[in-house]
Amino acid sequence: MSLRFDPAIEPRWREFWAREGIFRAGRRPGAPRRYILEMFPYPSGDLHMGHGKNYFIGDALTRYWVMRGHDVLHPFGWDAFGLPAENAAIKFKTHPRAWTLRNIEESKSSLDIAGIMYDWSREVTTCEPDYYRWTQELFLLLYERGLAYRAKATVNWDPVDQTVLANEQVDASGRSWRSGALVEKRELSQWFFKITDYAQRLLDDIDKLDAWPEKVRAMQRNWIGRSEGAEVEFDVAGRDERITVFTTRPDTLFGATFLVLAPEHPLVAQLVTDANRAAVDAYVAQARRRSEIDRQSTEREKTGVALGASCVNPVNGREIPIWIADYVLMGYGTGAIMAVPAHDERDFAFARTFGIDVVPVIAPRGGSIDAASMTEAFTEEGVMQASGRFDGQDNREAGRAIVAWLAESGRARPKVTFRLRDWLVSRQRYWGAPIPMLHRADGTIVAVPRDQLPVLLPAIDDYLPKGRSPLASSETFVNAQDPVTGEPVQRDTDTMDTFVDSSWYFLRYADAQNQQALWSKDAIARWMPVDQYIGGVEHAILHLLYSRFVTKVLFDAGLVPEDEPFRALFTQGMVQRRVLTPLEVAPDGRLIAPEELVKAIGVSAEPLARDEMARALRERSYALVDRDGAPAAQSGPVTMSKSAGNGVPMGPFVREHGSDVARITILFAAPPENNMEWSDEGVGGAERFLNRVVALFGGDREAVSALRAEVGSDGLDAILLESSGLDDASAALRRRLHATIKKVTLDTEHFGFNTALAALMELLNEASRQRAAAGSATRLFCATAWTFARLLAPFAPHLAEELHAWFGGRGSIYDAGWPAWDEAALTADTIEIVLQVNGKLRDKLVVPRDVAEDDVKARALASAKVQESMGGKPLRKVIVVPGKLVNLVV
RNA sequence: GCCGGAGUGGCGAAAUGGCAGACGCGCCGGACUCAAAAUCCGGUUCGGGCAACCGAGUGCGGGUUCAAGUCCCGCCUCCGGCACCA
Repeated sequence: MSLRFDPAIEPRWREFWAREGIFRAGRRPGAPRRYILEMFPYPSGDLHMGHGKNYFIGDALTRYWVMRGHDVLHPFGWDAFGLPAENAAIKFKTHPRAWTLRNIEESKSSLDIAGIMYDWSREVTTCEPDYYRWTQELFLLLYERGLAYRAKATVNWDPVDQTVLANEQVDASGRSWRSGALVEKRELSQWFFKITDYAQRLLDDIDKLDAWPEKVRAMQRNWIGRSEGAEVEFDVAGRDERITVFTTRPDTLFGATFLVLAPEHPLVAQLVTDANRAAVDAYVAQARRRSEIDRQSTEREKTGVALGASCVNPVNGREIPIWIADYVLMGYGTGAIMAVPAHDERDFAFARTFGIDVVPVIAPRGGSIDAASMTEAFTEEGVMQASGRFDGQDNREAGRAIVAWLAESGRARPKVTFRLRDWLVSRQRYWGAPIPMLHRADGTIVAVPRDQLPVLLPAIDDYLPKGRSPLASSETFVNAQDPVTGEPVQRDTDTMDTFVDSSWYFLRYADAQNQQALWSKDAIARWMPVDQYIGGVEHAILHLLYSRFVTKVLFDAGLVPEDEPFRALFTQGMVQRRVLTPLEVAPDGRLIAPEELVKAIGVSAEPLARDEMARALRERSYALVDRDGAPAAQSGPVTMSKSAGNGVPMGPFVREHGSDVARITILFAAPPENNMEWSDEGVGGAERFLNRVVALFGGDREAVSALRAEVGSDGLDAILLESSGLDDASAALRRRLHATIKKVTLDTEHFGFNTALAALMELLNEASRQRAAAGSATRLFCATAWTFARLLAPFAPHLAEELHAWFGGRGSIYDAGWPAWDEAALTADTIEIVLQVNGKLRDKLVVPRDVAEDDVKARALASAKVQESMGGKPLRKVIVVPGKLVNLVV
């Protein structure tokens, strides 16, 4: 039996790397630095291959750059605050901290078993005081810069459990996940970060992020949602009030036939007439209940109520009614709009429902428009009409002119509005960083002085929020002293959103042990920005936007050297796996679907004949398969997760097959940005590949080792440059070897792991052919073995290190340097020229590399097949691509 | 509706405007074996032919070019984001 890849070699190398500190940052102080980072996870316990993909990618890059001689920072940490810990604490009656730390230990040991190497001396854990002390520092810094403020905000309130709920705990029909009660809206004072101050910069700088996926850049632009327009003021008829509206279409002002306020607009109560009050109050109450619940539905009928009041259109003095309607949102613009039914679909629908005038003021170029015959709003560009002195103008120009004209009397101004809202950071939750603020009896607020940080989370018994944060139940926590006056004050009892914790952790890695400051200037200058950030696309908006915001704030404060945190971003695809559900076999041979399957996909619970069952499953995108001789239902590929129950756990797999097999399986199957399906066949392929590597190169390890002892590793590299006296198989191998070095190098730098591995497989095939032809391990073969081991090192690190040792290498392969290719060695002495007639392949020609162009042309014309397909037609043109092809046009 | 991305064998996928389908999976055939597994060798886009070979072929319809999976125009489908955002 030939040599095979043995997973038992792996633990030794993990221990070796850790002991030698091969992957510790700062190991090569003079070398170029490189910061490679995977998004830190919520510690969920044991890891499966779905988690593993992210880390295998980061580990491959880290190993590659270490081999290239860089000083690489590759740290890890834990996003350890958050709801699951509280829920688990309630369920299992443990402390959230104990539960979290246990999970961290489990996750860490999974990473360790997989041989993924981090600089653990820089580990951060967001729930530990030595980390959240600095999260609180960050809060103070934002507060001092006027970027943290308190305001009323609407929260989800569960009237049965008497608790505040996070948005994700409210289902689509507006019910609490726990009690099932209809969630109410409550106004609470909350802390906000003023991210909107940075909206324009966050938008502009997306242009700088040219190494980010276009998809993510687009999502961020979308989310920020800049829109240019104007604010216009309308006088309320017969009152000393004004309503300010935001519009992107000031050109349509003459066509405004009513105004709409959001139901929550502060002027509603003042402006409503007695006659309309009952209807308006009812509508407002209904809107409050409905808001958020089914606001999604664009298709919904327009609803609304007139206030009875009216206002004056500033451009033409026309008196128009004021309505309220829930299609106008208080949170955007000014919470009030001017409605121009002729040129806005929503206003059109509203006007038609309530019989309000439609006044068209823009006509299509070279056409006309008529209110009576309109069936939909005209939203295109066109020519102004019914707009006084602006008639006949281009509507875009007129829009600018109208704003300028109204601006003279202070009734309008250009205005940019963003969809982005300020970041609500307070949570009425236990398991988070306490907000370091104090409330005085007079209602004013004072910050906790820095020398009193951290504000520690108190130990409490009951984590369930009771309408206020659980922290409010701890008197020793709540009662504090005013740092200025010494008077009693009350601590803020809210904790921070976990996105605050994760908005700056990548900075802390630069100097994670620093007890005096966030970090030292030298450390942050050495390591920022992150060269390569790797993570799931699910964080494309919030985490990445918050991190960019915080980095910019810290940049403005002079604390970081760059205002963008992540130079390059890579978003990897998911690992998926089919789910198998065994089917029961009835005594009569018919098949019965188990309860879970009946529930999940609605297949019949009744016994079905085999072909009936197959059909029923197929209709639901399932397949009927035999597994270990028993019938089972097989789903399509589903993202690996605990809840789907299809995760392949890291530990057991690595022990049985090896981390290297897991890595090859995942990295070879598909480009890393794509989803990949984890399958037994894929594992088998990876295993076969590594077995062949071991069998071929491991089989000759004495020969390689002996040659190395004779010529040294530099001598082995020098053999790659020897080109004379090679037989055909050796010349082919040498050429392939140089081509492979080049391809693996370039592909690895651009996440082309699948093609890099394909190239290694081709090299293995070529080496195998050469070994068979030569009948012994030639010098070239031995040099190939040594080079192959190094090229394999980013992807199958344990085996690479083992090969290195087998071949007589000392120390680690990661200090052995990355192989170099010789461009001149890429082309053969003879090359194959493709002959085309009218662009169609007709023949091939083998010619010496340096053959003259005319010569090639002559030989091409001499080809019998070419002559035949030319069919005696006259030659019109000849295209010669040197070294590649000849195209004869007839 | 707006924005972004993608459509290539049975499957995952390759391809600086220059031989479409590398590499792998699966499948077929062969070797080894009493047999099987493992391993090794060969074949495998589709249609026709014993074969050499011939024809077609990268979502659809046009175009540019000596030459298009690749560039341009117009569509279709799928995936993702945003969406009553004024």
